[in-house]
Amino acid sequence: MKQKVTLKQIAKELDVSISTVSKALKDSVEISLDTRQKVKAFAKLYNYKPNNIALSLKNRKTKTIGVIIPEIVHHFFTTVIGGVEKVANEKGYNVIICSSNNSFDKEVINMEMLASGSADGFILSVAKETQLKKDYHHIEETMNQGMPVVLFDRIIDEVVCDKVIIDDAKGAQTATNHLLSLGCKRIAILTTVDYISVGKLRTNGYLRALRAYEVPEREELILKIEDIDNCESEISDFLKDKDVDAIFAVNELFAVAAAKVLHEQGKNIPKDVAIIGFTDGILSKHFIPSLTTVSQHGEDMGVQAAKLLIDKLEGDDAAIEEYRTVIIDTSLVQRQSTKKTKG
Amino acid sequence: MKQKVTLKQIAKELDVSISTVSKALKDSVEISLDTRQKVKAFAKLYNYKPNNIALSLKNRKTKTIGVIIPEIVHHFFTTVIGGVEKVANEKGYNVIICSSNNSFDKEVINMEMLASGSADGFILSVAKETQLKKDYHHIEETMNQGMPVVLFDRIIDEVVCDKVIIDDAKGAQTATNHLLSLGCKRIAILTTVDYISVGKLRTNGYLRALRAYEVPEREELILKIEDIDNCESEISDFLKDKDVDAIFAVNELFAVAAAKVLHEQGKNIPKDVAIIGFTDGILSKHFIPSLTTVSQHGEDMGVQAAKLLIDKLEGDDAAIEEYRTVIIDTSLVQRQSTKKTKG
DNA sequence: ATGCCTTACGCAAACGTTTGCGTGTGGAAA
DNA sequence: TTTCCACACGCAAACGTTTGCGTAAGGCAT
Repeated sequence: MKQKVTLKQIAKELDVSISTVSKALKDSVEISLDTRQKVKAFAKLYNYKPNNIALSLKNRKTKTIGVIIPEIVHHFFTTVIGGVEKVANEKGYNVIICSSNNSFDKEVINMEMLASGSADGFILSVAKETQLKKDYHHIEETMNQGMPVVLFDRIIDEVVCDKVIIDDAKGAQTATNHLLSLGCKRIAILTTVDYISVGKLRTNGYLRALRAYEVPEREELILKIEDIDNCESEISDFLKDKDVDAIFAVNELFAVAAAKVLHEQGKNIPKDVAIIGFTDGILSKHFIPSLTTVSQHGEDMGVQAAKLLIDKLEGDDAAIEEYRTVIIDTSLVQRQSTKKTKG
Repeated sequence: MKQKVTLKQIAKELDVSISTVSKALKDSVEISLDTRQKVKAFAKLYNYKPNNIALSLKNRKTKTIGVIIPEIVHHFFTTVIGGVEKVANEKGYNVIICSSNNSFDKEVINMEMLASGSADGFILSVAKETQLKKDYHHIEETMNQGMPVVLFDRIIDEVVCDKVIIDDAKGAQTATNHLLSLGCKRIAILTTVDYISVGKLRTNGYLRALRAYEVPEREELILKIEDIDNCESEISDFLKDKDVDAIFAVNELFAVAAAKVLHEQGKNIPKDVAIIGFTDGILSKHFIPSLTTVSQHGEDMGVQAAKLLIDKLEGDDAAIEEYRTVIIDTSLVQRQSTKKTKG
C-alpha cells in the first residue's frame, strides 16, 4: 500500500528542493526545461495530486460550499441540492451536505462544524425548530466571521443576507385563481401552522385570491395541520360532511393525503373535487389522477443560490456589502386533478 | 466583521506563547491554574474554535466520510445517506456527498477530489456507466493509497472491499413466491438491462421462484426496460394483449408505471392483476392502491456501511486486511396491490 | 551561599503547500 | 584576469495546530 506522494518525496527522489518541484509542476520559467520535464514525469508516474487540506490552510479557503437542509430524504430539497452541485462543480467547488433534521441544535452544531474551516460559505434552509425559536445567532455569527450565507425556501426576514425564494403568496394565489376560474366556489385550504413561513405566505395568497374574486373566505374551510405524520386522519375529520368543491394544499403530501381521503369517501377527482398541491414532486406526477401543482423549480433555486454564494465568495469587496433576493417564478403544472369536466 | 480568532491572536493578547494557549485550553497540568482560567475565559469570549483544516493537516485525517451516489434526487439513496449521517455524526464524523450523475467520469473526478485530502474514506454506490465500462481503477487506486472504501447496493464483485448489500435474488424470490402463493400463474417481470447488477440478480430470484413452484418460465413475460424515462410506453406495449395476472417490478418506478398502464387499460389492481415492486419509497406507500413492495431498508444499509467504514478507519491494523460483506434482510411490505380478493 | 528540584512556560518541528527573494554557478564581455 | 549578468535553484516564511523537550525562575534544603 503506497501512501499518497507529496512534494517532499518527489524532491527527495530527484534530489532537488521542494520549491523546485512545486515550481516545476507549475511550469515556472524559473526552472529549467530539463528539470521541469523530469519532475512532471515523476509526478505523473507516482500520480501526484496536491493535498487539498494543505492548500486550504495556505489559501485560507476551502473551495467548499456547505449546504444545510432540514431533511435529506425530501424530494424538493434534493432537487435544490442538484442545482447547487451543478453550479458548484462547474466553478470548481465541492459541496458538503448536512441535514439539521429540523432540529435547532443540530443546525447550530453542523454550522459551527463547517464554519471552523470546512466550508467557505453556506446555503441554508432553516429548521422548523429554528423558525419557532427565532434564534438566529449562529447565522449572524457565521456571517460576522466573514462567511457568506445564502438562505433559501425557508428564509428569515430578520437576517440580512442573500436569499432565494419563490413568491409563495403569488404562487398560491395563482393556484387558487385557477380553481376559481374553473368555477369552484367552496375551496378549502390545507396548510401548516403559522410559524412555518411558507405555509403562512401560501395561506395569504389563497385569501388574496378569494378576495379578488369576491368569494367569502370561510374560517371552517381552513385547516392548519399540526402533525404532518398524521395528516391523513386530520384531513379525513376535516373533510367529513364538508361540502367543498376544491382543495388547495400547501405541499405535496397534504394534496396526496387529501386525494386519498376523497377516494375513500367515494368522491371523484376532479369531477366532485378539484385538487392543487404545492411542490412538483414525483408523487404529484405519478398519482392517479395526476395532480395539478405549483412547481417551485427546486433545481433553479439551487442554481441561483449557488451563484449568489459564489459571487460573494469571489466578488470584490464592493459587491460584498450588497445583498440580493432572487425570486424564482413558480409555475402552475396542470394535470388531471383540475381537468375541466365536459359540459 | 471580526475574523476567526486563532491561537496566535489569543497568545498575543494575553502576552503568552501559542503553545501555552493550546495547552491551557486542553487543561494541561503544565500550565498554571491561573493562566488556564485566563486563557479559557478569553477563548470563550472570542468564541474560539480550533481550525479543522489545520487539525486535519496535522493529524493527517479529516474526520470526514465521502459518500458518492449515482443520483441525489432519489429516495432510496437519500435514505441511505440518512443512515450514514446518523452514525457518522454520532462518532464525530462529517459527511460529504457527491453525486456521479451516473457518469463514470464524474465518479472518478469526485473520488479523486475527495481522495486528495478531503475525506478519510468512502461509501460508494457505483454509476451505471461504471458498471457498463467495468473500469474500476479509481476505486483500486483509492484503496491503494490507504483509504478504505465501502461499496453498497450497486457493488462490484471484482473489487475486494467491505460491502453492504441486500440479497436481491432472495428478495425477488420472496416477492415472486408471494404472488405464486396467491394463486397467480402468469407473472410478468419488469426488469432492467443485464449490466445493472441488481436488476439481473432480481431477475434470477424471480426465475428461481418460478422453478421452485414448477411454473414454466416464459420468455415473453420478461421485459428488460432500457430507457427508464420512457418506461411507461414500453410497459404499455409489452402488456398489450398479454394475459398476465401478476407483475413483479424490480424497482418502484416500474411498478407505478405498470399500475398506471393497467389503470388505463381498465384492469383492476389487485383483482385482475397483482403488483409487487422493489424499494419501499413514498410512491408505493401513497399510490392508490398502495403497492406491496420489497423493502430494502435503506437507512439500515447506510448505518451498516458507515459502521464498516469507521471500523476500518479506527480499527487496529489487524482488522484492516479483513473485508466483510453485510447482507441486509429485505422484507415484504404487504399492501393493497396484492390483497387477496375474497372468495 | 550553593545546589537541586519543581513549576510554568517557550521553542521548534511537523503536517503539505506556495512564493518572494537571496545566492551560487556559469559564461561572456571588457 | 576581472567584472557582470542570467539562469536555475534553494531558503524560509506563512497558513493554524499539537507536543516533546529544553529552560528560566523560584523555593527549599544543605
